[in-house]
Amino acid sequence: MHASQTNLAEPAPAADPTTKDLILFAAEELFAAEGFEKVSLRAITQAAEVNLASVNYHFGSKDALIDAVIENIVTPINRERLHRLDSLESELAPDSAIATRDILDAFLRPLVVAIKESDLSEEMFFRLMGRCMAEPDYRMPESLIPQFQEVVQRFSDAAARALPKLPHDLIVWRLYFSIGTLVQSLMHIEALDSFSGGKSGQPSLDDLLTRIIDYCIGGFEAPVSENK
Amino acid sequence: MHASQTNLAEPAPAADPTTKDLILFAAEELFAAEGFEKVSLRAITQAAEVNLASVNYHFGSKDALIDAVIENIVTPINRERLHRLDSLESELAPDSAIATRDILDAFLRPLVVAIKESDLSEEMFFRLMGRCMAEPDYRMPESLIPQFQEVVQRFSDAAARALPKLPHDLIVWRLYFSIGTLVQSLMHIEALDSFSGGKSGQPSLDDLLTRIIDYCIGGFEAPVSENK
DNA sequence: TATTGATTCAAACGTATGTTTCAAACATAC
DNA sequence: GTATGTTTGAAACATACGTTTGAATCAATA
Repeated sequence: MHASQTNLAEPAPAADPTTKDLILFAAEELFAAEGFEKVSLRAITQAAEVNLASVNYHFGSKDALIDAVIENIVTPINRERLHRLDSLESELAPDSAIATRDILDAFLRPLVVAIKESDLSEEMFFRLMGRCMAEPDYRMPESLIPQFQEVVQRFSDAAARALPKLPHDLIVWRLYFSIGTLVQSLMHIEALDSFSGGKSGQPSLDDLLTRIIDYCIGGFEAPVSENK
Repeated sequence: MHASQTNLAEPAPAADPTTKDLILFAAEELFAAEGFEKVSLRAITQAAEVNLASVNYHFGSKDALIDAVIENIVTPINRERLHRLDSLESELAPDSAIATRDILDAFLRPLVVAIKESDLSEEMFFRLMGRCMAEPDYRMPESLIPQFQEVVQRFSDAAARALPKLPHDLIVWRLYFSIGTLVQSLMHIEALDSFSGGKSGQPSLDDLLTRIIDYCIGGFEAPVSENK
């Protein structure tokens, strides 16, 4: 039996980190910096100061390690998303709808929350998140598929109530467009604040998020042009 | 001396395609389907029915081949973008500004135009385009940097005139957000029209583009929320 | 202490990759 | 027709990778 499951909400018992955790942490960091395919198991085990064979021993394969890392990142975010949507819906007067801004905020802001709980730097975390959704050969880990379906379902339903004039399939499209805007920003975050640089330092994370949310709200509520 | 330069607007002289062209075409196709890193030179040369060594002979290295493919795709698109912007500006009454929709259309639609001139299928072409801008380890070929700087400069200037209330750096950000929306859609185009499926077949390319442009216009023109 | 099962370790395996080599084939001009 | 520069061809090179192996080590139990 392995000493530690891939425990998502580990209470961090002051104990020494297990080999498995050392691998997970080193892998997170390297994947964020260089991408899943580019980082070799040798690089990971060297950074983690563990033996090369221990990855296959504890995870089974490199692919399974990648899945584990992605699950560790994405699962708490999706949980937080649903939690926030729950709150919004429970505070709601009957027959009224949540504001588009609140929906998008509940969808996007959990990323920022996740950062505080991560050991990665902001930039690394964002890069990793972006990779999780943008890697060209990315296949979603099995366990995340139903999770994501639920999230998309719940949020598109909420958006449909907020924007009753939009056909439902357009709602889903625009939700994906919003994800795209976010992901692409995360992937190229250094490019973004390099040119926005010149003026004092980089904008804070919340500033970036605010800008993205502003943009996505506009996109979501945009009128639909006729298709000739 | 090589028999054919990497000629962008080749008049297609009925002559046999050179080895170099065979490589370029096979590489385009495979890169689009599987990504730059994943495709081996052996796969390319086998598909092109040329010798393995000819890639290094004609291009120097795999990286240089990747650059050549990207340049072949992106350069005509950027040229078309600037051409369309030129037209819009020349038809303009003095002291008036181009509509946001026209600016975004001039920026995004050249992709569709490029498809018609490409030998790739629509889907493959879009995938390749997406990869050109979304590959995690993507470094832009040297020759494209000034090209892109000009495009961003010209379009953000035009947008600044259309939206004089927006601070200039926000304009550039939103231009990048629009690119992100587009790129991400291109990369996951099959996912998009799979769920939109159920209803009759896939939406046409122009439909997709129209939806993206609608969304981006909304994003571009969205009000700016106060940063507390 | 002796035994068992889990874990670590160094080393090797098998395979795939980008690149290089150098001789053969080709085309072109003298 | 011979000489010259270019292009092709089959094979090998060097390296890197994910994975496997089997012995050594550790931890806990009886």
